[in-house]
This record gives sequence, C-alpha cells and structure tokens, in this order.
Amino acid sequence: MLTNERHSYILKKLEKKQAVKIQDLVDETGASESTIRRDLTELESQQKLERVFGGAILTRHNLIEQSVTDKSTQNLSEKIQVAQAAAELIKEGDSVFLDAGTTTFQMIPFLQNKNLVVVTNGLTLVDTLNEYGITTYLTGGLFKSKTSAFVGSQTVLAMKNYRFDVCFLGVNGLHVENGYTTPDPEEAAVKQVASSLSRNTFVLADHSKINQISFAKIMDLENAMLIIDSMPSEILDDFRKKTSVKLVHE
Amino acid sequence: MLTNERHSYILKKLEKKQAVKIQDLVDETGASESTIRRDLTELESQQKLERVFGGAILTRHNLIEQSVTDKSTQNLSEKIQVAQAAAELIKEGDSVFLDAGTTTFQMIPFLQNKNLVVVTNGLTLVDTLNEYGITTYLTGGLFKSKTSAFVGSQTVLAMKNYRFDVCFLGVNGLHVENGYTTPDPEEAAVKQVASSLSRNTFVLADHSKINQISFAKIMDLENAMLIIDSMPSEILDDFRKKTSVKLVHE
DNA sequence: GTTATAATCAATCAAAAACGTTCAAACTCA
DNA sequence: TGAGTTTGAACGTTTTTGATTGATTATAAC
Repeated sequence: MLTNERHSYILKKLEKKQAVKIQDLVDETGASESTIRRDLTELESQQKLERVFGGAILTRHNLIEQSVTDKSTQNLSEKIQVAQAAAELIKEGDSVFLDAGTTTFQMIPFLQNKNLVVVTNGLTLVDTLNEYGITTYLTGGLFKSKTSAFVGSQTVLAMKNYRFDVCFLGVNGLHVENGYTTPDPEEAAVKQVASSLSRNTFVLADHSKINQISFAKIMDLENAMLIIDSMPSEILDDFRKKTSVKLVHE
Repeated sequence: MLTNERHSYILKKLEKKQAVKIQDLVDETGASESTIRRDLTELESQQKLERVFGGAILTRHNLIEQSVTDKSTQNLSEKIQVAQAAAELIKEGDSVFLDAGTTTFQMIPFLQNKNLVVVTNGLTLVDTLNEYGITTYLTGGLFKSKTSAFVGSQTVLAMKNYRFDVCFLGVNGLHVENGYTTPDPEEAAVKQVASSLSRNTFVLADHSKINQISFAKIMDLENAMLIIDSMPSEILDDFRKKTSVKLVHE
C-alpha cells in the first residue's frame, strides 16, 4: 500500500467511524505500528485529524464541516425530539425492531439501561447500539450500500425468527389516502415484515414528509401509530380519523 | 509495448484504480523500471497524473481515494501473502464464505472482478467488500463487539440457507494432534457450520500459530486444507500425513 | 488512595525499497 | 550507414519502513 493510499484509507475510515484505533489500522493495512504512527503524526500536522491515546479522532473543524454538509443532520433537532418521544414508548425488557435510518439512529442514546434486545437491519446502527451496551442482533441478508441496510429474502427470513414488542420505522412520505411510502421497494418489504412481527408499530417522521408520496407503499395509516414533530391542525384531524398520532410538541 | 501504448495503459489503470504502483506496472507491461519511471515523469509533466513515492495517483479530485492493494509480491506482510494465496483458490462465480478476522479481511482486494457472492459473519468486512463492488451477504445474528463478529443460533440458522463452494477460516492455534482451535466457542461453532456447508474448507494461518492450542476446538486437521506462510520441514511432514498444506513460499 | 500490569508512546537505527542519473546497447527511420 | 531516439542495467543517494528501546499513560487489583 502506498503512503497516500494509507492516508486516504485512514481519513476515509475516520470520516465514517469518527474514530480509529492504531491496532485496527495495523491489521487492516498490513503496515507496521511505526508506519501507522508516522501516518497519524503526518495527518495531524495537516490538521486532518487529532491524535488521541490509542488512535485518532476527527478534528472539530472537520466535525462541524461534516455536520453542515451531511444530509443526515438536516432537521436534526426535530429528528432527535421525535426519536426521544419514540424511545419513551419502549418499556423495560422489550424486544425492539429498529429500522435502518437516521431517525431511528437518533433513538439509540435514549435506549440505555432499559434491558432491551434490539434487532435492526441497519449496518450503521450496530456500532452505536453496541457502544451503548445494548444487546444487538442484526438481521443479515444482502447488503445495500446506498442506504447501508440489509434487504431481500434472507433478511426477511431471518426476521421471521423474531417477535417484537415494538417496532420503529422511518418513512419518506405520509399521505392521508396513500399511507406510508419509501423510495425503495425492498426496504418497504422489510418494514412490512417488521410490522407484521410486532405487537405495536410506530412510524417516525418529521413535518417535511407530510402529504409527500414516495415510490413504494409500506402500509396504510391504520396499521401504525405516527410520531411526528408537528402537524397543521386541519390535516391532523384527517390523520386522527385513521390512526393515532403523537405530536412531540404537546 | 510501445510508448504510447504504455502511456494509455497507465492512464486507463489509474482511471480505474485511482492509484498505481511502479512495480505493478513493471510486471504488467514487461517494461523495465526505468522505462516506467520515464513514462510517469512524462505524464506528470502533462498534468495527467501526480507522482508519489512508489507510484502515481490521479490529480483531479482531492476526494478520498479508494484503497488499492495489489499483487506486488514484495514487501507484503505474511498475512497478506497468505490471503493472496487463498484468494487464488477461488474460481470465477464461486459462492464464498469469509470468516470474521483480519486475515480473511486481507483477501478482499484479491476478490475483485471474479463475479463472486460472498457471505460473511464479520461486520468489518462488509464495508470493504462493498467498496470493491462484491455482492455481499451478512449472516446476521448476535453482535459480539470484541471481535466485531456475529455469532449464536441466529447466525447459524441464517447460514443454513446458504451453500458455499469454498469457505475460508482464520484460527488461533493449529496442532498435529489437537487440530484447529480458537479462543471463542461461539465463533468456533460458526466456523464449524460454515465448513459443513462448504464443498471445500481452507484454514488461513501464519507460522506463529503452529503447535499452539487455543481454547475451543474447531475441527481436526483432516477436515480442511491449510494455507500458511511457512513451516519447519519436520513439522510439515507430520501435517502432510493428515491434510493438504499449501505453503506460500514455494 | 496505592501498586502492579498492560498498552501505548516517541525516538532511534539499520534494512529495504524507491529514487534519479548515467551510459552503453538496441532500435528507428531516413 | 548514421543521427536520433528509446531502452535496460548499474550506481550511489534518498525515502520509507519495521523492529527495538525505554519512557509514559491507562487499566486493574488491592
């Protein structure tokens, strides 16, 4: 591996994980500890990262820049509020399905010390769930890089070995007539199955999704409880004829 | 190969891989090191690429480049050499099981363009497999943070929906009498199942594992072919009475 | 708290790899 | 043939690398 390649590898991993360990880099690149140390020293002098004992972390500068450009942080405060409200619906000892997605990701910090078992099809959730000490099962299946989610028949098959007390789904569109929708049919299928295996289904959304229609239908409004940050009152009445709606600001 | 031919070959490869090594170009074009150096110097003066120590990279985007590990036979750690030797046993279109671990991780760069389907229980492998454009299935199951592997009954259950042409396992100990061993019984179970579902089983190890005995037994030597960097000849004879051994340095 | 143990660190050094330069041989094209 | 170009090998130099050392820091045990 060329020096540049290692540097790129390190930065790329750092961007994805927020933190890297020297020993991991040694194993992954095949370079020696000394070389990785030199790499980190060099990259730190370029302000690309900040060294810490045992590895390196993103510079604050990079952190801010990333959070501005990253779509996952758009509407972040709303998402976190919705996530917190959703997490409060979980009881001690529940078995929980967490859909792959940024909103469900935000729920994780609120799940601590609840003695939960969490199942997810989202790759990005695994590390964080684990950091919070939560027993975590991944569905497995075919990996879809675009959304970092596992989908397909194997995923569905694996899920059928579980039963959930509660399941939390993200959606891209919610519409009085057309119900819940999402761009990817395969992910829609996973969401459907999760819901069918769960005693209670909750859909997480923010107000930007109201009366949007995305491509693939997940289910009708009747089949899940909606958790959303806010909603105009005239529309809210229509929704409440069909399903239970929990507003965060109440 | 003519000068122009070499130049376009270099640029084409660079386009595809984002980085090229001089030694690789020497091997691939049959030209001498001096000639390749002259080519790179020339192309750099035309702003077509940027030279770095050991090779060249694309000039354009400052984007984080994909890591490229290639088969230059010099200066590779033992793990990578073992990994490469292992990867060469895979045929076009094979279905492959890759055990969680650092040695199997090193196989990934050598799996490109083989039209494979890869199944793994290693979380860390998923991202990299995906970067190399390889169709990837994860077994799923209970996540074990210490080794970033999925283990347990769900993992085993999910695996039983697959059949493999070849499976590659890492081990911590190999011993003439005691066979293959590893510290974690649950991972040992996963390795056993993978092997039972595969037409051919290969164990990857380096010489530091010889005649070590770790805790959990995986299988006897008879049940897998061993791929290892080197082995003292008197021991080698003992091993060869029981199983096929592929030495990297031969 | 204190101590013992393990992990990580920076600094150093010798070996390996990659470098540019030079020069003679081989090739090209008139 | 002969001038101009391209090539590969040889050389000493520079850069990169991995192993080792003892100091420093974290972790565990007490």
